[in-house]
Amino acid sequence: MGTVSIREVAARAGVSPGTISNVLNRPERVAPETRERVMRAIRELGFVRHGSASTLRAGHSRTIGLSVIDIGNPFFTDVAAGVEEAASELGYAVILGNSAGSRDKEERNLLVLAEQRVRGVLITPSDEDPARLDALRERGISVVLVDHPAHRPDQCAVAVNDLAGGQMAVSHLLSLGARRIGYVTGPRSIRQCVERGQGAAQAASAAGLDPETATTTVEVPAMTAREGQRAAASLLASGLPDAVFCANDLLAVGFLRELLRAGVRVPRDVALIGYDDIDFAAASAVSLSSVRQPTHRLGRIATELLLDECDNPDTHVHQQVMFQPELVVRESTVGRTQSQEGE
Amino acid sequence: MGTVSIREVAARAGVSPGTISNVLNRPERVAPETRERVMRAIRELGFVRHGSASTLRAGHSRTIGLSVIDIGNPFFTDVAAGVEEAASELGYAVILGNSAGSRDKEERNLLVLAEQRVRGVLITPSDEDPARLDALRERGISVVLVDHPAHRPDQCAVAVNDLAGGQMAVSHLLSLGARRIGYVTGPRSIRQCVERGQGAAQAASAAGLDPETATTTVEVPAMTAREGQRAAASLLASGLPDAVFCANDLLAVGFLRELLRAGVRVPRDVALIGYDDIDFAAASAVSLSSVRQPTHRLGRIATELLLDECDNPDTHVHQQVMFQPELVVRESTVGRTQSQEGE
DNA sequence: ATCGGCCGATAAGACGTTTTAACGGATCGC
DNA sequence: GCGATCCGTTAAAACGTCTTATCGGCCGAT
Repeated sequence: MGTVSIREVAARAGVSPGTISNVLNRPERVAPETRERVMRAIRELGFVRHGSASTLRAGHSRTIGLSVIDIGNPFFTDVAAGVEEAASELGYAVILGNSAGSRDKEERNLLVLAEQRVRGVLITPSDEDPARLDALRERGISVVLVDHPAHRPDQCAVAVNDLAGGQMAVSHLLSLGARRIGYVTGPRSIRQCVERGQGAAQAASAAGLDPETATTTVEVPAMTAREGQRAAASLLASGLPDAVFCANDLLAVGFLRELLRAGVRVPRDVALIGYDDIDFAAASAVSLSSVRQPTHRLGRIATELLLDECDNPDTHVHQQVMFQPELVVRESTVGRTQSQEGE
Repeated sequence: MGTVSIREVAARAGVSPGTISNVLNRPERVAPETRERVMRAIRELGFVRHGSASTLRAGHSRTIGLSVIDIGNPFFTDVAAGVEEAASELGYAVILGNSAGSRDKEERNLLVLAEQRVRGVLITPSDEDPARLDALRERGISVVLVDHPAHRPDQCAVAVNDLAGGQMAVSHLLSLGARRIGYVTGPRSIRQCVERGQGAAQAASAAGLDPETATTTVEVPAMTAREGQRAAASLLASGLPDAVFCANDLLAVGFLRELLRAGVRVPRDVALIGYDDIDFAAASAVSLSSVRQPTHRLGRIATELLLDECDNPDTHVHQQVMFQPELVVRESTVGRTQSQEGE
């Protein structure tokens, strides 16, 4: 009942259905007077275009898909906010999929997106296999990689230089006089973790240290605060380095908590730096130094690239955007006299 | 090119298109042998059902809309994760809308959802005006309110008892011996803030205190860590109460940070409790006591109610589910000898 | 006055699926 | 062995929009 179609609007405005479609899609082709009459009829009847019918006939929709690895991680949340913002401005709807790190779930999500005939997909892939994404492209669904380098040259991708980020973090620690560095990282299957670690090793080499002996790596199965705590406990038992670099802020937050609980002073006894610069990093009791990534922009740019690729397939040039991260220095590495006195 | 239709599958399997549809939608009506042949053809051709065509003909889609106030807030992120999980299990896609607190943006999002002919909408409304939601219902789109009481009896809603939560928090503070309580809250336009404050006042009354004199309320314009810090600074200047209740954990985290920076010991000098029990609450340097809400379940139950309403309109009974929050006691109210010694 | 061109509007078919009614063949009861 | 019944399949008509080709009318140019 609630459904009023283009035909009824046409009847009310005294024109043909085709004209309604023109008003909706190419208003310039219709006489101003007619246009106004149609707009009024639309308003009066409360007409809302049937997106599915439109998609079916036109061959493409006004929706994009967003597939992330962990919607609970503030990093992805910020990216999602940027995506939603940009898409909304351009009149696109965003279909959200959370792969939760599972290859299977990701695959199911991509199937749903294909069924919905989304215009394109933004994805932070959960593994390095490009097969499924290539399959999407063959279906005519554009794909833009988020926080991941392109699999192929004819593809857009938006990422942040994790190698540089790792270098930055460790160079900073070394500049404070640290000589033995701990690196707390997530699973090796996560590309970001590996690259940040490589950057860290390069920074050590550049400072004339042997990465093998100067660095202690602790690998934990998930990038959560809980695992960060566990990593700290293990390092407390085996002997603390001068400074610790955690592969993300959630790890760092947990790590910090365990250190403080054990009476270790940060940064006087151990300097600590995280990665991502999530909001909480600045708010923790000893505020966390971190490596900031332009998360919100990451989502926004990726969306703009995707929609440009969809809307202007001829003029579109594929781009691999690589952002540079930024060092954010706070108390957990340089300390504050005031803060130390307060405790 | 990439698009293969039901017709081609039918040709390959040697049956009519109608049979393909039956295999897809009512497999039990199709002979096992035929079914198997069709399934094989589907696999071999890489057929993917065209959701829009399906929606158009069937009159309903397999998507729901989710409209939240702030996708950056961990509370909503957790809710969204629950929604996505439940929807995904039932084969529904979730279209995400972030109103960012703007009435306007919310309205635009709802229009997009109406165009997409979503089956239903989950929404945490950004204001108290039910008009737009009623308009959706008249269009045949079911609405379930999330973290908000129902506007009308014939509507599902899922909420958490904020009054009880406020009582819990303040009763706990009083049980520790506190007599002067601070309440740090967001804007009065946010229903949750008001109700938690009322619960707090009731707890004070129940303990024989006069809420007017025993309570100091600080209202800040946003529920962020930054504003929490500012609130702490203002209370530090005007004189600290015995204990402070913050309307959410983000406020509490910022508040705590400012106290520690000023050398105030928590909880020895001031006890502090937040609300929501976000992950970070347990991980902050002095772990935060809080009032836990079943966020993930909130999203899940809301989704299940919505889809039940959609799929079984006859047997469905509208429900107003009210969860009870749960007090989580941590160091910021009861302290830990160990923790105090460590500092 | 006639014609070509242009602008604005229309008629009708197509998009891919679902669904209803109808159909043929086999089974069952008698 | 005959009519009734049932099962599995099919043909064809929708769903609401977009689009292509067409048409009518108006203007200016000849």
